[in-house]
Amino acid sequence: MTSKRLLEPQRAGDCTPEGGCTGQREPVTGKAFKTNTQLHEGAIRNLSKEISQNGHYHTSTRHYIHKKFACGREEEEPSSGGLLKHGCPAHRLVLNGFRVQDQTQVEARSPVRGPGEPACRLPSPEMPHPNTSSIIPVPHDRSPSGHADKEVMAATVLTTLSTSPLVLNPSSSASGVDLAGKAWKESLSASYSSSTSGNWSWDASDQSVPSTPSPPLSNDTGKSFLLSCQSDDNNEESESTHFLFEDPIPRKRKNSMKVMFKCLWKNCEKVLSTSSGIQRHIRTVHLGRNGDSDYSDGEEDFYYSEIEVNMDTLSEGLSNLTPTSPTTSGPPPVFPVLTCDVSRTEPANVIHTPLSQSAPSALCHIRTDHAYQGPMTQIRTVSIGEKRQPVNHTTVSKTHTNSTSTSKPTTGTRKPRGEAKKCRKVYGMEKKDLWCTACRWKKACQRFTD
DNA sequence: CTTGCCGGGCT
DNA sequence: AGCCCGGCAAG
Repeated sequence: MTSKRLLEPQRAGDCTPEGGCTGQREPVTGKAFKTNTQLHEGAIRNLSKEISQNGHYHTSTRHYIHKKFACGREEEEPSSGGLLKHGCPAHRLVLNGFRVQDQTQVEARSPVRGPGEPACRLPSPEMPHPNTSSIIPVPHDRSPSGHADKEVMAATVLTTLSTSPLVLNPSSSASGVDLAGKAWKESLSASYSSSTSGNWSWDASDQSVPSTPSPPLSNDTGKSFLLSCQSDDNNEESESTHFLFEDPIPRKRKNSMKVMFKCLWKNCEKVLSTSSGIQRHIRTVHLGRNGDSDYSDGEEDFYYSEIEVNMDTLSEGLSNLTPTSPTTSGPPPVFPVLTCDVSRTEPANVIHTPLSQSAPSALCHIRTDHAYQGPMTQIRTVSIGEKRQPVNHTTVSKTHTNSTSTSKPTTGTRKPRGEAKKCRKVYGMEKKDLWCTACRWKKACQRFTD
């Protein structure tokens, strides 16, 4: 069953589209034509002025759209009734005229207006064949090229309907009508994806990352699309849609990881895809060497790092290179750039003062290893310094103050403990009363001085 | 740990 | 100035 139908639709020129099917029939059934006229009119109304001249296109477009729905239904119906096969669209109309109409309406609404709808609907139920006939013209025109036209038209319509995000499509479609399969394929795929998913970001990313994924996609898309059209299965369509969306993304991600080489030179965030490239860059730009010369002492190695880049991110990030590190991602960028960079680059160019040398270098290293510990290290350094000094300070400062006036000697000369026993010893704690005031006050005993 | 006492704070 | 105490250093 399905096979037959499928074949037929193809004949009609992708009868998939309702119109297409109807059109096909027409050839079979001359009647339909006239009767269909009414329907056509309605359709035309919906479509608008252009229809009169390009009626075919419009109809085709509509049909195309209808196809989706019709196709799905058709299949079902055919299963129920073999007769329907031949005139899939027409039959449908007759049998399910209302349904078809409804669908058409739904689809039609975007393209056209209400007025046409009623006319179309009424006729369709009553004159199912006519509808088909209306479509007929399209098939005629099509012939071999007709398919393409239809497709193109469909694409155009879709594009238009979907919105106009892809202005390109319209243009392409317009030109595409004339153009061969390629054009329509492209436009189709583009419009399709855009219309269906409306996932622009995705498309953009694809384009940005022209790598393998996108091409296959377009092809796949086209194929799947065609298949869906031919089969006229809603299911298939949905499936195809899935492929379109699901597949692409995964693929990208799969292939998205790439090794890049990032220049670590201060303020230079150059990222190249090859080590040789980055080395040359460093040699030439930063080391001021002759770029051509292969001579390399390996110094460049210190100025670039190998990074794994998620192409998705990269694509986004590349445009904004500044932030640097979507590529490098999180932590690395910050610490390496700030600390490492300085530490690495400085050594070569900057001479530290004796003091700075010891500490700073250490700091740098530490920082490099533990980005967020930077402050810690500082603290440490400070603390170390403080430790020593403070100790002296307290004593010194005090001493100083005192010393100035009285006594370095004091500090240094703490009165050696007198050998003589003192009040405390003599009287003991119990007889504290007997102690000399000095002793009571914890001062140098005045009673038993040495 | 004990003792002696300096340095300091509080009243 | 007197009183008191924390704390250090010598023993």
